[in-house]
Order: sequence, then C-alpha cells, then structure tokens
Amino acid sequence: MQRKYKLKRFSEAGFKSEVDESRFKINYREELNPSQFEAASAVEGIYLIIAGAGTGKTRTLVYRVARLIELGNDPNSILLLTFTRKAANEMMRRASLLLDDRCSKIRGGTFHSFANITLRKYARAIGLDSNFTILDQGDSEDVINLIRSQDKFLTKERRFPNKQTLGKVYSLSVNTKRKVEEIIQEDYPHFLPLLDKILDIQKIYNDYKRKNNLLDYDDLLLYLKEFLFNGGLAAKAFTSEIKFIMVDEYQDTNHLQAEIVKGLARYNRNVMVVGDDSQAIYSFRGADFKNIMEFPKLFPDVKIIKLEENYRSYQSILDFANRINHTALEKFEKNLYTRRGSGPLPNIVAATTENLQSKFIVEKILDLREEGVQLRDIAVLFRSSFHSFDLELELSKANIPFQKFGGMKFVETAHIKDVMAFLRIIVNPKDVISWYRVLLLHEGIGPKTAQKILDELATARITIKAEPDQQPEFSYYKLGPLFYLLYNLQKKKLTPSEMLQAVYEYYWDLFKANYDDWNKRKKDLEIFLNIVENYSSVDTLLSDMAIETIIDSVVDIGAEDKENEFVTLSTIHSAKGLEWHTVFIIHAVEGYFPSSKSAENLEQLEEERRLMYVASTRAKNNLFITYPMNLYDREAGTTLSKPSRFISEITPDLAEGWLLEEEF
DNA sequence: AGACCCGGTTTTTTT
DNA sequence: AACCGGGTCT
Repeated sequence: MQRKYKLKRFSEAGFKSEVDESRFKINYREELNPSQFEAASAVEGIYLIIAGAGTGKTRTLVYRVARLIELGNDPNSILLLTFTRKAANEMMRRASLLLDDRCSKIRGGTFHSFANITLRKYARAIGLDSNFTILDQGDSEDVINLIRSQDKFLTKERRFPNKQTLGKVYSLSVNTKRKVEEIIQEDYPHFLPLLDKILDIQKIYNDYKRKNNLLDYDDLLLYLKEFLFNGGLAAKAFTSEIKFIMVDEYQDTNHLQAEIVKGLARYNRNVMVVGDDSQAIYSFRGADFKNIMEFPKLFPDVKIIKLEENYRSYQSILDFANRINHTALEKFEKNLYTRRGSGPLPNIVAATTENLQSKFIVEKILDLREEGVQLRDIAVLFRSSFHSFDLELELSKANIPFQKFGGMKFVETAHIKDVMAFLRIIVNPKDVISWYRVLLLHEGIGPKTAQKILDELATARITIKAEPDQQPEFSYYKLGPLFYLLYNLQKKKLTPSEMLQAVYEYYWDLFKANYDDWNKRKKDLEIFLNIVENYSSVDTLLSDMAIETIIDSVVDIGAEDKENEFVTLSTIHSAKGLEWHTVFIIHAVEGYFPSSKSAENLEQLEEERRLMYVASTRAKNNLFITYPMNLYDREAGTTLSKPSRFISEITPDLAEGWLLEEEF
C-alpha cells in the first residue's frame, strides 16, 4: 500500500504555529496581546495594521524587528520607514533596549533620508550626479524667488503669488500628481490669470535644479521612485537586499511615497504598513489617507490586523477622544477601550484672557510637580507654533524649564543659514543662492550689485580660485576680505570646524550689524560649532542639515536647563506618536483651533478634528483643554471669543467645565 | 541707479 | 517676525 504524505497547512498569519517560542530570548506571546503578537510574529507577506492611538503600535513594530533578527535575518535586510526623524530614533532606541545592538543596525529613517542615502549610492543608475546638493524648503523658495523677481515676471496691476505660495503649489503638484493648473483653480482661483507665468517659473526652476545638480525635498522622492522602477540591474540588486519593509504612520504618506513602497516591494513582497486613518494630519503636504484605505487594492493578498486595546489612557480620556472622532465623516469604525479604569474626567477650562490661560498652566504645572509628577511627563500642545508665545514668557518668569518642538528650526534661522552659505560656496562655487545671501549681508550691496558680481563670477572674471590681489576687477566692490576668506577656505585643507571658525571671525561684524537681537542669536552659533565638530566632511554636514536635523533653535528655548527635566511645548503635529502623564491643549478657540484658514473647507475642517483627536489621545492620566474668552486676532482684526466647535460638542458627562477668575 | 527705510500685510502644520 | 512694495536718500 502506498504511503501517504500530508502537507502541513500553514496558518494564515504565516508560520507562527510552526515556531518553537522557547528558542527566543524574548517571550513574545506573553509580552504582547494576541493581535500584537500576530503582527509581530508575521514573517513573510503583506500586512496592513490598523492601530488606534495608544494601542502599542510602536511596541508591536519594535517586537517584530527583534523577532526577525532573532530568527536569523540580517539587520541590513530590514527597512523601517517612519515619518519623522524623532519617531525613527525612538523606535531604534526601544528596539535596542529590547534585544541588543543588532537592532540599531537595521536600515531606518524618514522617506527623505532613505532617499538621500540610496541616491548617493545609486544616482548614476538614473543618470544623476551623486554629488547633488539638497535644497531645504527655504533654499528652494530662495531659488524660486530669484526667478520670480526677474523683470518679466513682475506685474504692476496684479499681486503676484509670493515665493511660499509658488513653492507650495509646485510641491503639492509633485506629491499629489495633480496638475499645477488644477491646484491654482481649486486653492488660488484669483491667480488663474497668471497661470502661464506660474508655469514658466516652474519650468525655469526645474531646469535650474537640473543644471546645478540640486535636489529639493520632492526631487529626493521623485528620483528614488525613478531609480526603483527604472534603475535596471542596480535597482534589482538593491531591492533584493531589502527583505522586509515596514512603514509607520502610513496614513500620512502621499501618492509618491505609496509608489516608492510598491517599488521597494517589487522583488521581495514582504511589506507591513501601520497606521490609523483617524490620525491623518498631513494632507497639507500632499498626504492622502486614502492611501491606507486603498492599500488592499495595491496588494490584494494583504492581511489586515486591527489593534484596538489602548494601553495609554484612562477610559475617561478615551471617551472624550471617541466623542471627538465620533462625528468624523469618513473613517474606519473603531472605538478605543482600555482596562486601565475610568480615571478623572478631562477638564475644559475657560479663561478670561490669554494671559490668564498661561498663568493657569504655570500654576497647574507647579501643583503637579508638588504631587510628584515630573516635568518631562507634562506637555502643552497647540495648533500653531506662535500660540505658545505668551505661555513661554510666563514659564520663564516662573523659572520652569521647557523645550519647544515644532516651529522655527535651528537650520532655518537666518544666522545659521548665513554661515552655512559660506560653507556651501566652498563646496560648490556655482551655488548662486548662497553667493547672493552672503553678498547681501554686506553694507552697500543690494540685489543689483549682487547680480553684477554674480555675472562676473559666472564669466569667471572673478574667482575664488586665484589670489584676490591678482584680480583687478573686484577691488571696485571693496570685497577683498571676503574673497581672501573664501580663497583661503578652498585652498587650505581644513576640517569643517576649522572652516567654520574662520567664517565666524569674518562674519562677526556682519552678524552684529544685520541683527538687532544678535545677542539672543549668538548662542545658536556656538551650538552649531559644537555640532560641526562631529563632522569630518562638509558634504555630509550639509546634507544632514537639510534632512536629518532635529535640533531646535535656542532662541526659542526658555530656561538654560538642557537636562531631561523640562516641560514639553509642542505643535500637535510634532507631538504625534508621543505620550505624557498630563497634557494641556491650549487656545481651543474658533479661529485658532480650528484655524480660520480651514473654516470654509470641509475636508480641512475634518483634518482639524483629527488634530484634536491626536492631541487628546496623547494624555495618559490628565487632560486639560483651555481657551481664552477674549483673544484679539490681528489677522482678522476682531476679537475671538467662541470656544472651539470641537469643545462645544462635548456633553457635560464627558468633561468637567471650569471658569477661571483672577484672585484679587 | 540702487541701497535702505518704513509701513502695511500676512502668518498653520513638516520633510 | 518676515515679506513685500513704495518712497526717500546717497
């Protein structure tokens, strides 16, 4: 009789039933709940994890990384794409804590930093020079502005869109695949008569970047996609190296990023994306949460896992958040629940003025500290960066150390851009934008003279390659010292920090002359020097500054305490994925939150609602939502006095209402 | 002609 | 606070 051999049936979730759990250092089954375990133990295949706020999304990803490594996979074969640098670092740190150092060897980072690293290596496969310079948003706006201010684009009768608007339109067009014409029509109909000129500028901008080997943020993604799909054998070899692809915050990816994920998965079809449609807050940047809805269409063999148990907040806070999300028009139905118990009700606090709101928060923070809550467990969140200005003053007065996230970044401050411009000229003497910036710092040199000098540089009548004394032309501009500096910088072999010190020496007088508040800005220059000391190449320094940096400007930091003990002040966008014992959401006023900019657009209003949802789900134990009843809004020229619609919807059983009065 | 000063306008959120 | 446009001063 014939013997029978029966094939074992694999369970849908992969090989989990075949794996002997005792071989692992970590007890995955014990430390994770069943859904988390299912996700973390998945090996091959396509997975979509729908994870509500606080449901252990990061935890699950971290455990999966550890497990893949314990299974013997090379860390280098694992790619983890996250949305912000902060999230990426946090994830690596936690993974290393969990298992060992191998976890920090996985490939990880933001889409943009991953694109940068990849293109530096493989640019040639798509006919690109790997020595490209990255333009950050400010840089690309500067280029656009230079083009924009050419005579033929200036119109007397009509207001021409400014550089930010132009940059935004072009970028949106790249990230959403919508035509510039469409975007103008929908968002800026009043500029429609200028459409031809707007398109002209875009073309000149793109040619300029091509010619000068410059890539803006969008180009990084664009060329990465180009490489993945048209990079031939190099692309095939590269994508074969990456066996496992994970994407965090998938709801905030845009069309282009979805394509990149698809391209990465062309050969090894192992993709796990994690996200929460209710936390989609980046549509202004072209993100489309329909990506997450349509992921199953992109990969029909996807397995969907839902994480719904919240481990972060008390039920009272979840009820509040659920209520805010309840009226959302489009969402995956979900209701967060917890076993942590009910907890105190969230507080809605009305203050007569903005300053009273700030004083309340200061007092409450001091109370909490008395009760033993550490400052690092407290956060104040707001819709826009400038909403915290008054509070920052009050915190400083009360000597409470704080650190602000979001808003003006270190590298975006004018003085840091100034000194970087010197370095950029050395790296690339054809960098017109940096030349322009440096020249304009000098007294007596305006746009016209600068342009004249640029022309002479372009025709090589002046150069930094020869000793200034040998060049008769430029004594006329009184720029001898500048050219001596640049001549020496490019000639001598200096380390980046030596170069920077030489720049500072020259820059110092210009610095003091150009900025009334140079005393406050001075500290940033010192910090920058410290950062630069860690670099051995100016090239790496410059690209890191464009995409990796998460350092904040000290101009915005109140107390000197740079220890761990500080209150966090943050925009809601920058607070994503984080959590605190106590969270204050300030300025919950119609016009501020939701922002008056979103008032007329239903989709934008929905996004504001999700922002409130994100903000309130950051709280573990206490949630305070405050608003001033009288707030003068310069922009509208009126006084804002209506509490945010998201607050007025809340019924009294879900929150406790307070009215603040000053004690006389 | 071009630099500079002043006053009105505009400001979300991030890589 | 930064930007734009227009007017004034060198």
